Amino acid sequence: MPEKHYDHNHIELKWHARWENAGFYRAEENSARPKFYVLEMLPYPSGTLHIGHIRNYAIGDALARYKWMRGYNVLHPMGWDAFGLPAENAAIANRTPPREWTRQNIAAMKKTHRRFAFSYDWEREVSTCEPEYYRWNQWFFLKMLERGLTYRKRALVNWCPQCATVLANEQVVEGCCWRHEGTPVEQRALEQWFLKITNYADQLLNDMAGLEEGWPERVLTMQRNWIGRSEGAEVDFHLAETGEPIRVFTTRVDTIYGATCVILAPEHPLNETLLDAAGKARAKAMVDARANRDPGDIEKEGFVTGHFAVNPYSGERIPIWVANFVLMGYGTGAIMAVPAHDERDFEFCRKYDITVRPVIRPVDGALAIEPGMERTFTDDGIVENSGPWSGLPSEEARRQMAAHASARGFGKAAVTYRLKDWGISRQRYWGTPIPVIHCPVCGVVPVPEDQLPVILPDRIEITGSGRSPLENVPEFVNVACPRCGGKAKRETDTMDTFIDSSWYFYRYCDPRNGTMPFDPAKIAYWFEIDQYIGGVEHAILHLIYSRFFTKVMRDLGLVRNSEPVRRLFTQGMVIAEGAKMSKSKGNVVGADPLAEKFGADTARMFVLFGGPPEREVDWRQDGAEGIYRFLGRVYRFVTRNVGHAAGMPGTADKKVLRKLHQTVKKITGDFETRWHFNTCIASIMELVNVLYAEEERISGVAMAEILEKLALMLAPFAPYLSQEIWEELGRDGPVFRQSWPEFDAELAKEDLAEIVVQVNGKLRSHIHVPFGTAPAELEALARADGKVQPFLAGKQVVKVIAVPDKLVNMVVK
RNA sequence: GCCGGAGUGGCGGAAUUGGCAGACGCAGCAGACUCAAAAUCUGCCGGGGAUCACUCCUCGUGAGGGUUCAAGUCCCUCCUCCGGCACCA
Repeated sequence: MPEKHYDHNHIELKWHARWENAGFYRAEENSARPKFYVLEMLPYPSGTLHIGHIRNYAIGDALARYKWMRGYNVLHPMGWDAFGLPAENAAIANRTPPREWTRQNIAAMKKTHRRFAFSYDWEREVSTCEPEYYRWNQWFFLKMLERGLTYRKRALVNWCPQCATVLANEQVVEGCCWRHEGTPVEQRALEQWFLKITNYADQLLNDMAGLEEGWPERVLTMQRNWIGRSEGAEVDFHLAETGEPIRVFTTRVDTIYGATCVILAPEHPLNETLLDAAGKARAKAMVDARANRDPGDIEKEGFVTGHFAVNPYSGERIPIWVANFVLMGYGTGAIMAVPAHDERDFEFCRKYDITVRPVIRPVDGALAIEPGMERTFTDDGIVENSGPWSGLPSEEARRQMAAHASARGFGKAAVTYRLKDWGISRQRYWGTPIPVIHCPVCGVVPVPEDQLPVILPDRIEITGSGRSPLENVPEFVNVACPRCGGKAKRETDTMDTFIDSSWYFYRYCDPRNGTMPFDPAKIAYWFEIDQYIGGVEHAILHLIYSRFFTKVMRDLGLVRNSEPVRRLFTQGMVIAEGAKMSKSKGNVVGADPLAEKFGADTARMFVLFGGPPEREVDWRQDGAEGIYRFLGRVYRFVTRNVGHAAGMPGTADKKVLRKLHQTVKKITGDFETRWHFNTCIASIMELVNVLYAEEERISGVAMAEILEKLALMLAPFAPYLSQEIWEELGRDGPVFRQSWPEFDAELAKEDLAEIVVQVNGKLRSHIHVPFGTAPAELEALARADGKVQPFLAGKQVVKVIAVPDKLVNMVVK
């Protein structure tokens, strides 16, 4: 048959039209086949997909298609993280209502998704800004309220003047807003809603042991640091004048005889009574100075209060200071300073000439000399000059001293976390309304379940003034109290959008359920997620919140699994022609123009070929052209060989079939283990290079097998071309519903083993021998080899290493 | 400062378990086809050297040391880049 020119638009648009409503990718509810749940992180509907999205989805899609061909019942859904600030900003900028703006964007992006033929079950599509979805955010909120996991408190919060909203601690990066680099975060006091994620701190930490198999170590480390569990003791010092306790947290009670002052955070409540007006002013100045600064840059400063504290162990009176490096937000907001055994305390005390008193000596050394001590000793050692505990090793001392405090009632062993409760209140319009009502008589009253969802009103004025725009909607705000029936007001805060993404993957399993967030039986079938794929930027926030939600849902009896995600894969970024893509640089590589210019198959294959999936990939125009050439090469080969004459000699059959089976073997192995799709595609290229070289010497029978398997192997990477080839071969049905090609391990094997011959570790020759040839024979053949002998002449062979099927190395003198 | 990850041709990368460094692609060079160009096909393509030539020698994976018959791969010291954390008591 004459070869055909590869016209990507012709081929892709043809199949696109045929596939449009075919529903090929529907997951089955009751299937005898094993299930596989593969998920890519859902996008924010910004309006366009770029090459970075394509990479994320191409990885997931390759896996989904492979699993399909392997006979799995695959769940591969997609949805929209549809609440968020950009919709409000767009509303302010061009007066498009957020809902309309969002829906338009979703429509545009979905079109691109379909153009790329990602294998999603669109019947399960979820959009988080629709009441059918967010009512369950409200429902979960109320369930947590019932269980005491939701609470309200007045708190100093991070306020970004650009966003005009509150930020979670996690959204503050080096004192600035995570979305607006260089915009310092301000501190404001507001009544906020919180979720008690700290109740689950230990579970979140301990359950990570079960994730080590399937999650990147890096992500687990980041989560461990984020939770920041720290074991130690809480101990009360006492105000000398009144005996009032000042509680401190320390991980080193064993050093307490070396405490030479107590230091309070500038915000510490005790300052109200301890400090005079001038002192309070200094403390306040410290708080303000600290608010926006990189903590590492701030020099330690402090001042004496003039008051004294009593050490509960030694009875010693030590001065009380206030200093900027003590944080109110961690531990108890007060510390004991032990300069001899803590870097920070040392730096501070040296600056202010506070006594440095060593009380720990190295296990094999002497106690440092008190006045001239030059460095801190922060390791564990032997406790000295510490009353009854002298002579104990640090660890033992800590245990006994904590027990002592507990017995005497002035302290206890304690654990502190860096993790804070999750502040979910946002003073914003475009989010899930928090379902409570403020009644002047009854107080805070939850919206009864049967009144959910609390609908976000559509026609409102968005000004970006800072307060929630919902406050200006009387028909939303003014309600009757569900408890007493009197006049009351609705809560106008909306929820952090991380709530939406904390459980969306459960909703995919039962997306249209109107009476429950989902049917637990369906979750029991589909969960855990077998493979989750997304950017590493979500390593902490999204993935910790999701894990937290899962544990709460488990405790509510909704799910049986304690973790949502069995395996996590974090793919690398895509950069463009060597530079990070950004709107401001105008170098964002959009998906739509790519499809038009090169086709979806080329774009997908390029991002898979550019490097291993966990690493960064550089989008390069000429690189994409290379992939395009390759696809054309495949297509031309197939089309001119479809009716391959039966009379061809077939002298190259053995060689070519061997290469074919080696290729199938290699790709199969990669899908099952390490996902190096770049080398998978390289191996298909190698195969095609061999096919071009041997084209005239391939029999009709061999050619038929080659073309079929080539089509099947390409299916996960280039679905359009693969389907087109399938049709050229005269075959019916979707190619990705065929079985993944088998390989014959015997056929894939070479006839002879190639043995590397080295002399003193340097390559000198190759010999070919049957597999399994014994070492002694290998040595004999190697010694006899013509290329090797010059290197042996006049030398003495002192040692021979012969590894069957691999190499012979002769060591000579 | 602490914890990760990375460093290989002009470029992206390959080498899966310590065993032939540079697969595959891009760029480049040369040839074929063409009136010409594009497209396509073929060959060459780390540095230095030897050879009419088939080829051969030698150096070479950020730097320096080490282990080993053998190191891109393992160990130690250091440099650079990227990511995370960073007064967390």
